[in-house]
Amino acid sequence: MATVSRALSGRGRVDPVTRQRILRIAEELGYGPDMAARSLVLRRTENVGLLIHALQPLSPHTFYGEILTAVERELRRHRYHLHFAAVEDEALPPLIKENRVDGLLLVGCDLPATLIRSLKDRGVPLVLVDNHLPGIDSVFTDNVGGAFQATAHLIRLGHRRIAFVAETLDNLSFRERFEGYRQALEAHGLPFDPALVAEGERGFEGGSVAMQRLLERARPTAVVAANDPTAASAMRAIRAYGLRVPDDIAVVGFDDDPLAVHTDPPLTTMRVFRPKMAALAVARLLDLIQHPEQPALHIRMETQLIIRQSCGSPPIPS
Amino acid sequence: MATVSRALSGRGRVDPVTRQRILRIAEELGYGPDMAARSLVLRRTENVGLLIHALQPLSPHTFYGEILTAVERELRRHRYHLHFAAVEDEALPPLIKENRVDGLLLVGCDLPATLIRSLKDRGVPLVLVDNHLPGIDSVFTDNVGGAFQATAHLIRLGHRRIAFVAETLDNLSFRERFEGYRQALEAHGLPFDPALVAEGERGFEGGSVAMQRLLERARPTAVVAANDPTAASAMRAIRAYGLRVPDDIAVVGFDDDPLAVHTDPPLTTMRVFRPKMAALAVARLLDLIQHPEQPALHIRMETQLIIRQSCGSPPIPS
DNA sequence: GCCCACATTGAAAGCGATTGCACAACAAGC
DNA sequence: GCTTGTTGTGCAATCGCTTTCAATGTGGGC
Repeated sequence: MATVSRALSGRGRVDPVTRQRILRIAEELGYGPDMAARSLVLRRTENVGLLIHALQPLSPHTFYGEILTAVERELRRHRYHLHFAAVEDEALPPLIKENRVDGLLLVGCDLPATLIRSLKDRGVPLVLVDNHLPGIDSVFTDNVGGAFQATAHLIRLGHRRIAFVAETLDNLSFRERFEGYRQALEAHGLPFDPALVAEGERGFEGGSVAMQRLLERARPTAVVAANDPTAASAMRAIRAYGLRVPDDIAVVGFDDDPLAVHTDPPLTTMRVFRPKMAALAVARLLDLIQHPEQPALHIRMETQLIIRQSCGSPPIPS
Repeated sequence: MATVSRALSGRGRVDPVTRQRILRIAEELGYGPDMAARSLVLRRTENVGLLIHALQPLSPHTFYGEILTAVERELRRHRYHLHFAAVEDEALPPLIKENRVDGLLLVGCDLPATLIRSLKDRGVPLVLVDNHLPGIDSVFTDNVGGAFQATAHLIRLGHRRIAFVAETLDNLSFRERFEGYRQALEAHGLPFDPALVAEGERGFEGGSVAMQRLLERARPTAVVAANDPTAASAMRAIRAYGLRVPDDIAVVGFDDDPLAVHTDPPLTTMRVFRPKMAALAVARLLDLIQHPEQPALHIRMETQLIIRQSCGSPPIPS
């Protein structure tokens, strides 16, 4: 028994012949050391939990879906396993109370801060993904910079009346994108007009609702949307209003969601490198699991402008 | 210690006063019985694994994403936990070798059959989702019936030259949908013309490629697409060819993917009830975990025609 | 006041792995 | 030939829980 353990784990001395025999038999039987017994004595599970908020509307599914698969792939490379769970409230997740995981990836900026704090206080290794908070490791998108770039792109194309549209501003990422939009206006000497900012509602029609309201009170020549579904939805509203994209109104999205290529016209948008973010977050978490006492790292990742057709021709570089 | 266990689990007799005190303290401490120790003695983990194929192209992300979140929600209701893993080959997943889960949900029709068989032979409780195989429990979409309905809808609208477009036919679901398309033609006395069937390639341009090929050799008045991303992509090709949807060519998709509302025009498609499928699969799996020796059940779920605008006006009921 | 029934709690075994330590077998050094 | 060192293997403790069984405490019936 002891020898089997040593043979399989590679620790301690075992006769090479015995070891080969053990390895072969284990292979035949499809045997692997029972994780319950193993983690009981080793005091680690080699599991990582990925938590998202339960009330995610459908739109970010693709966004978090890509994060999820990338996280799983990275964990698998390191022989770790993934627990996926949604949280509904601030209660300590069973995953933690029952020691089912060695650490957590907290994905999205809508998880309750009190929950995050109590996890931190408990000493659970944590990495925030697509979110950030002082004192806790994080990997997130440069929303301000990305929205700045997107807005600057429109300004470069000659637009002066540029609107900002979001399903809601009750969301850290969207607020940061709004901030980037404002900064870009300011940096280019354009006035900020609150009439050009519109919130809609959550859900796939959110962008439409916001865009309709906007069109009824002001007429922008371009729109920065808080994300791609909002942009797609806003484009429908624009068309329903009898205007054309990009001829009458240019639209730029954010995230480079898979749907961005399927809209008409295909969306110009800011690409977020989700698999890379996932890989960085996993690497950081595994490091924290091994060496818990470290100052927090905040990894901000820039985005990339992807020019498609919803803003008209790119400016001719001169 | 023994009393604490009894108090928390509710089995055995404990003085109500003592029990309340234990419950209160456990609550304060955020204590839960250590899962490793627990599953070591109980010989069950209260974990379920969800396996998908690692090489899923991006398009089905939203599809499986919705299944995933619904599965997690159902499991949580039953105090079970979800392991998510991708498989790359036929090797026995570590999840199983190391007894990390009590049962598996195998999602998608591209998991290797040899793997499925060896899991079954090992006695692992299994439920196939969106796939089916003799002898193994399954919950899946009525692809044949759905495609039949979709095609019949087009026929009812007066179409006679109806094409079938898929990224590939190297996929059980898509082949079944193709079969439904053929059956509908036959049932309505329309000839089957192989020139009206086009395969493209995997990936988001797959439908475009297929549609282009099709347009170069035949001119249908309607298209049944194997899924929504394919339909969206085909619509782009149609427009690029200088034709209009639905005026020149009607298009019907399959799955009612979230992107279906964002295309132009919004897609008429067959809705698949993913959360319900997930709930059924979970219920069945938990039942199998408790009572392993049961004859296999095959649950086929019908789809629903969702009429949007990619097929023109619905026929006026007379 | 004694005995029995019953309610409640504690002691201890065991789940399957890891790992420190002891031991056996054998080789080398003197 | 005996000590010492090296190598490979097994014994046994341990991880935190559940559960069986025994022990203790309590109250009622007679």
